[in-house]
Amino acid sequence: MAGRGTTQQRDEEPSGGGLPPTAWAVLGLLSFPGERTGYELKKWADASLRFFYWSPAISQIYAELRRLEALGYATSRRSGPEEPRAKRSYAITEEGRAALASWAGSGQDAGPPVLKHPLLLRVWLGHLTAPGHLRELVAEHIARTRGELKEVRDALARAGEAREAWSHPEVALRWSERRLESEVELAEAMLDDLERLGRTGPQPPGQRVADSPT
Amino acid sequence: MAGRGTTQQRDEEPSGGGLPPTAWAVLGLLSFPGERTGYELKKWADASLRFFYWSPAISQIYAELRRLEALGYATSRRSGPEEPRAKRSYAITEEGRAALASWAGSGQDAGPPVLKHPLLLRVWLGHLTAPGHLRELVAEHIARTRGELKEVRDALARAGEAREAWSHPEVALRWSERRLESEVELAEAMLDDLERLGRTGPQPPGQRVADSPT
DNA sequence: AATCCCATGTAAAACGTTACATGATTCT
DNA sequence: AGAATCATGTAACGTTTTACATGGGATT
Repeated sequence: MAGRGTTQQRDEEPSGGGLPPTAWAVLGLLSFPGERTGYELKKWADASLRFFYWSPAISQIYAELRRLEALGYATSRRSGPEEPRAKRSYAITEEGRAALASWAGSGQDAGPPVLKHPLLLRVWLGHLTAPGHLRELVAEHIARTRGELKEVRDALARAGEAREAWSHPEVALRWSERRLESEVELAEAMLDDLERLGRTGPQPPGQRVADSPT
Repeated sequence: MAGRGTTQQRDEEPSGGGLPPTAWAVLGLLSFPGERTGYELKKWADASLRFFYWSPAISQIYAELRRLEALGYATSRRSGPEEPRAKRSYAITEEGRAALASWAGSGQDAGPPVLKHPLLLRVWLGHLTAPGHLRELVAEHIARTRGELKEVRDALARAGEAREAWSHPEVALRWSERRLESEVELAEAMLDDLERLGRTGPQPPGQRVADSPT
């Protein structure tokens, strides 16, 4: 009969108005004092949002901005009045602020974090790889993470001059800093695990998984 | 008009064969001894892959399996020979194993991990929320994470009886265990930050956003 | 007998990225 | 003058989810 099982409950309203998280994230960027262009938003997302909630492609930011404006959650104005591709600055409206507040304040759970870690995918498949190569990948990952850590610390330093409205973003950045520190430690511990594994079960010739043909 | 523009450079081969990571993840599930159905794959992904690399929807798993079979990377057979929707079990082929090994061993970098953390998104927007609500969300997150931690530890216990081919998945699970422990600590530290923030900058009357009805 | 879990799939829609196109302004 | 960066947008494509459809087997 009807969908899953039989009952088919309406799946309790996506809540908050049904917009995807990305739309709320973009509206959130707009919720801080000042107006800004899509381009500026993208740079800001790269420098902060990205550490705890990924940075959408620039084309998607423009698309979300248009949608937010159509919904009345944002307004835009041009710098040079008439030109077709002139700079366009967006600002949040009172309606937008209310909608965002209701989204942030309502849905009690927010859902679990989603992590896509390509390195772990490779480690998980380690039985198909040369052990040395794996450890190399982990080392590269540690180096990259240290670089990101530096970026976050720079952002945090710049946030020192922050006022009122910026204290929560600062909490988020502090969380990101600790998160990256832990990411480094995690990778180092995994490196140890991989080395131990290389010593205990030295399967250079074995690879018995691979040699059963058909 | 052969499509996009004029220059049309070929974008240096997506490498490894051009399949999306999801396809490799599904093939990876198949790369461990034994054959299994899409349904079983989904359950397994929920129980382990999900902790470091998200679990695709069941419909996508079926789609990927068909694609892998079309590519010759997997074969399938039915249990009850003739029925149209009978159970179908998949197994990796030698070609599939070779392709997977080459994917895992080639692309040097693997790309940075992507984290989408809805809770942090809300904390970041904390200036729009009642402080108590925020702390409640964090507390719920801690509780859920502890639950996941228990799941991983169970999986790890079950993996105790593991042989050869399962040692790398075990490393990945151990990483996940530590990751979740750290997630709890991170959330607890953030809770402290939020409380400190409530004491230092007590903006109770501000909140102009929340009490406009409509 | 009804209900749940197993099991497989299709169709449509939403989401998101890449590539392309275009032009202004700023740096060298 | 040429290059880089600012700035906005469209088109096409691939991915991924949701909802729907269907039915067998086991449990209560």
